Amino acid sequence: MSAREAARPVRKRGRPTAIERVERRAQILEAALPVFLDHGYGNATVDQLATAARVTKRTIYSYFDDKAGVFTAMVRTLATTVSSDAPDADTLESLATRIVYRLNSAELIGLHRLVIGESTRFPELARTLHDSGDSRHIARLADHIRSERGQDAAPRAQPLFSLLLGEEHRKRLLGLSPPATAAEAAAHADRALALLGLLAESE
Amino acid sequence: MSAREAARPVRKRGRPTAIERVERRAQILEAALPVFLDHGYGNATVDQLATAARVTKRTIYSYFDDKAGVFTAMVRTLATTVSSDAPDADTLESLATRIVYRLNSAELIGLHRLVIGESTRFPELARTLHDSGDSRHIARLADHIRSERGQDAAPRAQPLFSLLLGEEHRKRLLGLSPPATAAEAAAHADRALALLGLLAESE
DNA sequence: CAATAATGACACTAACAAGTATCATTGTAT
DNA sequence: ATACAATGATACTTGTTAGTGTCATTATTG
Repeated sequence: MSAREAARPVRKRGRPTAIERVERRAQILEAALPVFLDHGYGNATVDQLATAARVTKRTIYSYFDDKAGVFTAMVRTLATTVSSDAPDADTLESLATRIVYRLNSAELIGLHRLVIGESTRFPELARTLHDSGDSRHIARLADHIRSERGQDAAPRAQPLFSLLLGEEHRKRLLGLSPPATAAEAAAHADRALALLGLLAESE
Repeated sequence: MSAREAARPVRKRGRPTAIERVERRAQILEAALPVFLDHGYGNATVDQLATAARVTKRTIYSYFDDKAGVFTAMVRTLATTVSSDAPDADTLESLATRIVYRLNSAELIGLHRLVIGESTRFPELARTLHDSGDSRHIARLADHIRSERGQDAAPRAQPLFSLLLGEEHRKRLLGLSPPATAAEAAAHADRALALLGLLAESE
C-alpha cells in the first residue's frame, strides 16, 4: 500500500545496453530489501518486488530463476558490499566506533533480521553473512589491538566485538530502539574499550 | 513431509472436560513451534499446524482466531514459561552458567529467530520477549553481583550479559553452531566473568 | 437422561500468488 | 539495414491456503 509498491515501471522499452542491464539488476536487488523487510520472505510476493523495482514481473524472471533467487542474490550482494566498503580506520577507537555505527544501521539490522529468520531455509546465506561480517570485523579489531596495544591484548578482540554489539544491538534486532547516532556509537565504543582496558590513556 | 506433519488426529471425539481443553490448547501451541521453525511464520500453513498437533483444522479455529493468533499465543506462552521457570541459582557463577546454557538451547534460539524475523509485523511480541528474557536476566545478574561482589560492580551486569551471549550466541542464531553443552556453558561463563574481574578468587 | 459443547471428517469457497504465454514495441548489436 | 534481445502490458494457468459450513458422533454437564 506504500508509495513504493504503487509505483509503476518507468523505464522505456527496448533492448538495454550491457551497462543498463547491470544497472537494472542492481536496481531490482536494491528495491527488494525493503519489500522483504516489510513482509518477510515468505509473505513477500514477486509482484511486490516487481512494482517496487518499477519493473514488470516478466523482467524479474529474466534476471532470476525464482523468488528464492532474488533473495539469495540480494543478501549476497549486500554482504559483499558491506565487507568491501570497510574504509581503513586510523585508530582502534575510530574503528570500533565505525563498527558500532554500521551494525546498528537500518540496512544491516534489516539484513540480519531476514537472514536470521530464514537461516533454517537458507543456511548458506547465514554462513555468507557471518563470514563477510562478524569474522571480518573481529579480525580487523584484532589487527588494530595487536599493533596499538600489544600482542597480549589480541585475544580480547572477540569479547570486544560482543561488547560493541551489546544489549543495544539486541534491542535493535527486535525493533525496540532506533539506530544509533554517530555520537552514541562513539560513546558506546569507548565504554566497551574501557571495560576491557583497551582505551588509550589520553590526556 | 516429516513424520510430524504426517500424523493424524489421535484423540477421541466428544466434548472434552475443562482440564482436557486446557491441555489441548497447550498441545496445539507446543506442536506449533517446530512447524513455525521449519517453515517460517509466513510459509507455515494452518493445516500443518493442525496435523502436527494431531488435531483438525476446525479445532484450531475453535481455540484461536487465526494463524496470527496461534503464533502470538505460542510466543507469549513460551516467553512467560521461560521467565517463570528460572530456578534461583546459589552463586553468580552458577547463575551465569544457567543463563548461557538456556539461551543457547534449541528452543530459545528458535523462538528468538522467529520473533526477530517477524519483529516488524509483531512488534509487541518482540517487546514481550525482551521484557521476560533479557531484562529479567540482567536484573538477576545485577542482584547477584551486588550481593556477592559489592555495589560498585553492579553496573557491569549488562556488559556481562552481552559477554555471556557473545559471538557464540550470534552463531547460534544464524544456525552456524550446535547448542552448548553444560560444560561449554560453564567454561564460557567463567571466561566472561574473568574478563570483567567478577570471578571469585577461589583456591 | 436430556441438552448441548466440542470434536473429527471432509467438502467447499474465495482469494491470492508463482510462474508462463503472447504480442507489440523499441533499440542494440552486427 | 536487419535480426533479435529485452522489455512493458496483460491475461492466463495452476496450485495453494485461510477460513467456513455441515453433519454425525461423543461425552460432559446440569
